[in-house]
Amino acid sequence: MSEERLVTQITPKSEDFSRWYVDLIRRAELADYAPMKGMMVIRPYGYAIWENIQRLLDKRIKDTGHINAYFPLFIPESFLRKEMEHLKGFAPEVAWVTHGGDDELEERLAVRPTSEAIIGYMYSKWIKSWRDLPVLINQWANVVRWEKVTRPFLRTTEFLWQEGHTAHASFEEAQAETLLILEMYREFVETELAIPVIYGQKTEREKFAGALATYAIEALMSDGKALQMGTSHNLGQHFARVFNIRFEDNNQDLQYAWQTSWGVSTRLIGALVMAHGDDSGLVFPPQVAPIQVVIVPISVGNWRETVLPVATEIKNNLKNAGLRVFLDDRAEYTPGWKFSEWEMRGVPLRLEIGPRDVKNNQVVACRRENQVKITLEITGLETKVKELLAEIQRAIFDKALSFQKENTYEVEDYKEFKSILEEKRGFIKAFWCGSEECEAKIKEETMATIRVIPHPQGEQKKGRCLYCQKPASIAAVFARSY
RNA sequence: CGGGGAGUGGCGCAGCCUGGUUAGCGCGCCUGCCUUGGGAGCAGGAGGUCGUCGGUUCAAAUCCGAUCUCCCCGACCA
Repeated sequence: MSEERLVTQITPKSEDFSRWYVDLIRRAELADYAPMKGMMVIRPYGYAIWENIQRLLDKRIKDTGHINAYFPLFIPESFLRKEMEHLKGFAPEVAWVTHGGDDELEERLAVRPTSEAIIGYMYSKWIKSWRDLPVLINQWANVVRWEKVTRPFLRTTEFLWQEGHTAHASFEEAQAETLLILEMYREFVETELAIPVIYGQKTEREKFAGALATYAIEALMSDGKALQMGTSHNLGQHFARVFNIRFEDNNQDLQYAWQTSWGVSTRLIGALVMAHGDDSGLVFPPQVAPIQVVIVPISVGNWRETVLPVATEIKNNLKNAGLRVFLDDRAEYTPGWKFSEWEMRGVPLRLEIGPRDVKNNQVVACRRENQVKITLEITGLETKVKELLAEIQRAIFDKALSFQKENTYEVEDYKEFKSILEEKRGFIKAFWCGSEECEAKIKEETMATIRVIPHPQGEQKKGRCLYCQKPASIAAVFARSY
């Protein structure tokens, strides 16, 4: 097997990570640039991943008692203005609708950057009694944020996401919901996307505008930078006061509702690319791969008569077994070309079948994540393939987990902290005194931010603040991030 | 939003500095032959208002201005 790179249109990952990322997304046809700044088209191969993410996450959302609904794309300006902290957080990146046809609107409409305001308004109409609680609604939607710096999937002007919005009768319930979702995200991302995450609370500085507390899952990309992959906010009674969401409790006291909101977005697709991809291209975990198994018939001699019927039968059997399978029977490409192409596109398992294999009642299986080839009996192939896919899913996760472990450091010394950031990046655990000033200084001097304060904190060790060296009890995880 | 780089057939680029016939090259695409166990070979062919708008000039891909988009590096964010 040759080690040389076959898909040469893609910049090697080691040479220029950013360029590798963009090249790969375009070559693999996950997405393409639209002619408007910061906007992209999610192409069918990329959208198929989103559909898999939606399917797998939607099940978890519903299994935890939530239900889907859809709220309007436009939000009146006055609604956003009701919550100044929230507005300030989003103001620079709100897109405004000022005209309907040729007529200027009486009141500008915001294209939703997130839906707390409009949902808060609706909840105030729906919630009157403790019997109406909890309200557990999710929506799958697009949102718009006029970002200055954009990158496909990671930060685009418009993106797709799900946003959950719940209302509860007590702080404790809202807090439990916030953490339930955090755990749901963790389990989802690790199980289905095969990306190990760290999780915990965001600092005041990094939290969602208008929230009491923000929790997040964060993952390490293979260039050593961190990516926020999902957030879960305890909104307290903040929005309830602003939008007058009140209920009468069973003591006949009027109370403001306690709310949460939480979301993950199409950014997860970018995370898949950056967490697992290599110089040969994408590596998709079987659980979300658009195509789980590609069958490449070896086109020699009268292969249409000898090989193709067997390949077709295998395809049908795998399909009937519930797998996403594609038979690449195109005559105009050579087998070798197809091998490289499907590797580049991240298909977890390739089955090669030629005349020799047909004769021996076997296929050659090649795993994408480690390029190892093995021979499999055609008899009982469905079971074996399913086992292999499960193994591949595990192997991809394990590889990412070892990478994360190898690139997670614990430091006490600021100099060491800086040199790690310069040389290797990664997650760096260190104590922090809790002052915003130290946090800001560290960011200013090293570009690293506190990604999360792990939650729970584990055994209450104490140390000294990374920056000011005063006694500190908060163990934080720092990283440079996207 | 600052600093830097780029936009030329589908993709990657050359040409621009020093304006002047028909704008080249590689890959891809089309037709045919021959091939096919890791991106095959030969022959023929199609495809371009040089990002857009304006200016200078007898003449603009080339010079000047504006504008749009992308990439990289910094300040703000799923």
